[in-house]
Amino acid sequence: MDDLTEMLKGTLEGCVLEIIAGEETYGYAITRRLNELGFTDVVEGTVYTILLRLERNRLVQVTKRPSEVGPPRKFYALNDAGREELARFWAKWQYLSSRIDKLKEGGR
Amino acid sequence: MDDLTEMLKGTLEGCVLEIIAGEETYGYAITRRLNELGFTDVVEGTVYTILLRLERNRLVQVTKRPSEVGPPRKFYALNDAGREELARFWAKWQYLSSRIDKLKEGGR
DNA sequence: TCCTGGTACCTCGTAGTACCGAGTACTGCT
DNA sequence: AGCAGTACTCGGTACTACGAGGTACCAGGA
Repeated sequence: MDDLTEMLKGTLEGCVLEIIAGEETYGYAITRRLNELGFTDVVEGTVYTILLRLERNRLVQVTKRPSEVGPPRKFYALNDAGREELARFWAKWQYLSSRIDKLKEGGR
Repeated sequence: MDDLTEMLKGTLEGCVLEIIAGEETYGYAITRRLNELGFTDVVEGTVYTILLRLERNRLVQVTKRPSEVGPPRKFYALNDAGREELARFWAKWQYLSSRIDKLKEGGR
């Protein structure tokens, strides 16, 4: 697939929120999950900047835990504000995608 | 609706291309059309920057025509490169929206 | 005549986001 | 000891949408 980077702006953060909502997890694993889901070109650096932003905006709760296969992991879980933000994200996504699909259909 | 600006990045240009593909039209009218279609907060300045970019990237053919109700209008029409770019846009949109919808459904 | 409002275009600066590259550090295996 | 895989951080860059302001053309009313 062509370069999606511009189109990902504004949606990638929501995707990360959704992944965290599904289970408490950490940056490296989130990157892998995104790649699995078809966001093949998303790299670690990008995910970490999003995670730091989520933390700064107090949408997640962070827990550091040791790992048996490498350095300690920072596990992320949504808090109430994070769940609200996720709901807002899906509302926006639904709104946008419905408008775009309408435009595609000939938009009358 | 909440602020969509970040989510619009990468998609707005495609929307403008689609509108131009539908009929030869000009900036001011395109802005109105977008507003009608639900992109209520898109302002003229944004559309003009997109149109200048399309022109710079040689995706459109531009024709200036006088108007009876104001200053002359710059009409935009897609050329072959523009139609190709539009097709690429829809392919990317389809790809992205299918991945996101999959993620929303629980993403297995 | 002047002024307002609608039409139509352009430009500059700003903020936000994804990405790249490089660096640090821990573990287990050879 | 060296290496590969895991895991996080940071600084800089490119691109995009937007806000604010400006220019200009036309019609109608005070």
